[in-house]
Amino acid sequence: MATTNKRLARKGEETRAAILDIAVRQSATQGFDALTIGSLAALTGLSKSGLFAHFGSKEELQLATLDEVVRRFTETAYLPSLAAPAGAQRLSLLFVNWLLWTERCGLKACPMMSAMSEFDDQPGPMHDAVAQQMRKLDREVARNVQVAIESGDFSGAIAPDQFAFELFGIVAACYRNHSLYRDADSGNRAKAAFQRLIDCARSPSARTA
Amino acid sequence: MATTNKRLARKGEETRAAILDIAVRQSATQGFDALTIGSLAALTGLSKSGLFAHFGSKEELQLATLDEVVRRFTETAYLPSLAAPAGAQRLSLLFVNWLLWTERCGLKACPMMSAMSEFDDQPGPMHDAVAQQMRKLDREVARNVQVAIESGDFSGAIAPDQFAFELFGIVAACYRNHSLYRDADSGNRAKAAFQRLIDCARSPSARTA
DNA sequence: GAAATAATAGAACGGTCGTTCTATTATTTT
DNA sequence: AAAATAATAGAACGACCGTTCTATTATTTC
Repeated sequence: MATTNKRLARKGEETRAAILDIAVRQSATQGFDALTIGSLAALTGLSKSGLFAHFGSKEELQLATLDEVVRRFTETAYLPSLAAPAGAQRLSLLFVNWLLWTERCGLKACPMMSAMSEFDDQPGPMHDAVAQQMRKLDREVARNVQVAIESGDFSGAIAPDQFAFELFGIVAACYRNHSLYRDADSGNRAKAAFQRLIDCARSPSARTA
Repeated sequence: MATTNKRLARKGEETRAAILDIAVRQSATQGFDALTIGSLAALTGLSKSGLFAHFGSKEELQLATLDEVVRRFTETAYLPSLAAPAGAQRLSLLFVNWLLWTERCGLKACPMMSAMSEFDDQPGPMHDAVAQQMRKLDREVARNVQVAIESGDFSGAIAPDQFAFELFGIVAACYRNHSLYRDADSGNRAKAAFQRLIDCARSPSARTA
């Protein structure tokens, strides 16, 4: 039989997708450095060289895994947030999606958080890719803060960049409490912090340095 | 000569200290997994087995390095904060010390942040040790918030645990911007966020979920 | 200074790492 | 179905991993 059920999808692409699915799961809990050719080959049932041929180098494998992570975040968190109108409402939606996306993707931790701490001090393509993606998200946040300010929803007491900075901190703290402390209440803490952030952004009396 | 200049300090302890000094530096930028026997042996000029004998296992080496990291944090950030009276003032001092301690120790990144993301999903002695130390710091923060509330400095609108949660987020965001983005202004962003946190903690109108 | 002990070196171990070959199958195209 | 090509397997490589031995030095104790 020439084709099984999918047209135009060459066999290799399906295999590659299966590899990346496992790689994403692995990266979430073990980090990107644990994406070894051998362990992934064992997990997928492929030979080392068979798996290797799909990427050409470990670095390409890591980059491909990061791409897949970003694709899933975009699909699960970012795109759904566009359902809300730009500004404060979209920020709230993006925030809750950001908190929930790993769970929605069946991941036990956030691969982006792993990637950041693994490559923040490690020059190279992975560092650049991670930084670029996080900056993109920061800009998206800041852009919506700007819209909220212009629409009068926010007072401008908190600058867009400052808001993005603090929002990341809230999410980071949430993932830490969840993973390191196994704190089931971390989501509520994050929501409380976000509420305070929103309140300060609305009120003209809030201070910013 | 029986003793060189230090009494009671056996030679091995000096060597061990020298190893740990390099290990701490290494862990800050490369992470705890990069504390390999071979690389540390090369960096210290010791043989692999010579270095290995000081710890007995890689895990013990990692635990010893973490201990040394905590010792330096305590010495550089925590103890100096005790100069301020317990409560809001001590919190402010602890915060700035927390931001600056790695620089003061000549480190290019925060080993505790590395340790957290490396072991948060990895059961074992390292996970437990990291979690225990971070909890200790969280409790210290919460305790001072409690004092500030009791003294009337804070309104209680932000619960002690919530305050600790958010403070960690601010510091985490600061280290991210510093390392990942090479943002020289990350310290100021963190200070602005902290100021907002303090303001909300003082004001009785601040909300908490 | 001699004896006891601590500190270090060196070689070797089985294992895994990323990577490169050469075959050998599957799949796709013609 | 034949030919062309893509996908995978298998073996081997040098390098490094953590760890365990056995020696051989330094250091400390007496």
